[in-house]
Amino acid sequence: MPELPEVETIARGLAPRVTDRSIVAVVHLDWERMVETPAPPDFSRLLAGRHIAGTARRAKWLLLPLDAGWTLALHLRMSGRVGVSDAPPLDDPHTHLVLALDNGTTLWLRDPRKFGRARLLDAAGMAQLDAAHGPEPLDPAFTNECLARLLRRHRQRLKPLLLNQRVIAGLGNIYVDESLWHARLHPQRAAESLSAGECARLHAAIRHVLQRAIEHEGSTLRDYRTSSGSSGSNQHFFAVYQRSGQPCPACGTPIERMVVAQRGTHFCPRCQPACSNTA
DNA sequence: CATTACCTGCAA
DNA sequence: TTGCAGGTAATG
Repeated sequence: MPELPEVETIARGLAPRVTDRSIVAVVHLDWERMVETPAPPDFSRLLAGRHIAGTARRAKWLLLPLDAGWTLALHLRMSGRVGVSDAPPLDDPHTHLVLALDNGTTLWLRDPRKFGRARLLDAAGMAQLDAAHGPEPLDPAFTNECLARLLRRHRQRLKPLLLNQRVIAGLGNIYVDESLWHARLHPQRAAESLSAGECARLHAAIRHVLQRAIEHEGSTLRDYRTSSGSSGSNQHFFAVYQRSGQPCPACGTPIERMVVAQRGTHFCPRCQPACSNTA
C-alpha cells in the first residue's frame, strides 16, 4: 500500500514519539519470515538496548537510525501499518512485531497480508539498501536532466520504468498513474521516445503529485493510516486512479482502465493519447 | 517481458 | 466462489 508519500508521512509522525527513546526489548515476534536479516534471535538480541536517533525514509523503506551504526529498516509492502501506543496490541492477530520502549510505550508493526519486511542493518547493509534504489524524486539533486538521463538509458515503457525502484525511488501504482496524467503521457509510451518538453512535464508532474500527497498525509484506499491512526486525504485529489468511467478533470472524457505491466492502469484516452511507439 | 509466489480480506 | 488489491523478488 504505502508509497513514498505514505511512508514519508509515517516517518514524520513517528519521529516525536520515538526519537531519543531506547528499545528495551522485542516483546513480540510471531511471524519470523518478516525478519529478513539477521536471523530472528540475533535480530531481537541486537535490538535490545539500542537508542533510536530519529526516523527517516529511503524509497518506500521506513528507517529508524539507531546507535552503533545500526538501522532498523521496515517495509510495509501492501497492508503494513506501524504505530506507537501505550499498551501493546497483543490481542490483535495481525500485529507481528512489537518493541517495548523505555518510556513504557510500544512500537508495533501490524500487517494482515504478512508481506511487510524488517531488516536490522549495519552501515554496510544500509549502504547496500541505498545503492539498490534509484534517486529520490523529491531530492533537489533530482533535476530534469537526471530524469532525462534515466529515460534515455532504459528501453522500457513509462509505466514499468517508473514503477522500478532501481530506476527511481518511491513511486507505486497510484502515483505513477497520477504523474502520467499530469504530464499528459500515455503509460505505454517508450521512455526513450519522450521529447525534451515531455520529459520536463513528467519531471514537474512527479514532484507535484508527490509533494501534494505528502501535504495531504498520503492516500487512504483501505489499509493505510498515518502513524497516529488517521486516514490520509489525498485520495480526494486523484485525477485518474480508481476513477475509470468518471470524467477526466481536464477534458471530461471518461477515464479508462487497462492492464500495463500486470498492474491496473488508469488514464485519460484524450489527454494521454497513444502514439505510434506505444504498442 | 510475462508469470508466479508471497498472504489475507473484501467486494462482486 | 472468484477475482482483485497500494509491493517486490524469483523464475521462465
